Amino acid sequence: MKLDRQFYAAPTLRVARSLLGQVLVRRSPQGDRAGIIVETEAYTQNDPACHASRGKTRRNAAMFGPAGTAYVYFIYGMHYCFNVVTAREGIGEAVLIRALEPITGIPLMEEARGLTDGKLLCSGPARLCQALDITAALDGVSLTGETLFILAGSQPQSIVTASRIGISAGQDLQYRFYLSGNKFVSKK
DNA sequence: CCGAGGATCATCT
DNA sequence: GATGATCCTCGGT
Repeated sequence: MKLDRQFYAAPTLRVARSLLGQVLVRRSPQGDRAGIIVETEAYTQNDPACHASRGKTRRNAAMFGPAGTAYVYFIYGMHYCFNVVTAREGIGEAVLIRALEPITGIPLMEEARGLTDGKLLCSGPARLCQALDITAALDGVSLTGETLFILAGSQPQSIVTASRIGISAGQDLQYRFYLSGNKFVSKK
């Protein structure tokens, strides 16, 4: 069953945790690709690492849309990262999806990534975007649609809380969450 | 295993 | 003009 707007329209830290164990699905003419969400990071209001912390710009516009909107941005001249917009519309909060455990459409992922090592298919925010063909074309789309959405999965097991990866500001905040012991998490 | 460095460009100052 | 919510490769240990 597909997660609805209500699921996303909750406090961002709570959504970041509750997304663990759910199944991200990318539907394309080639077929479906899907994976279990095993690692997330929250980005909130008044959080210096949040792209929306300095107001609305061309890049982050999708963050200010309704909960359940996809925010996809381009970084380092070659990578995309995918976020789910959360909480109240207009405040600019989101959850970065950092890693998936691949379950469906693995051959398509391997082709998109140019490798067959399952461990490296979706273990990292840019890796999963490449594997699922998530690009700027999906920035702003609604997760209530048919091209990118999230299905209710199994109940999360033990969840680990940690500092976020790759940021300079806000290192002190414990806004990263991942499934304990899952081998597809991007980093320990 | 680990760290350093480069790739590469849209966005913002 | 500098930077970045990353990844890959290469060289050393």
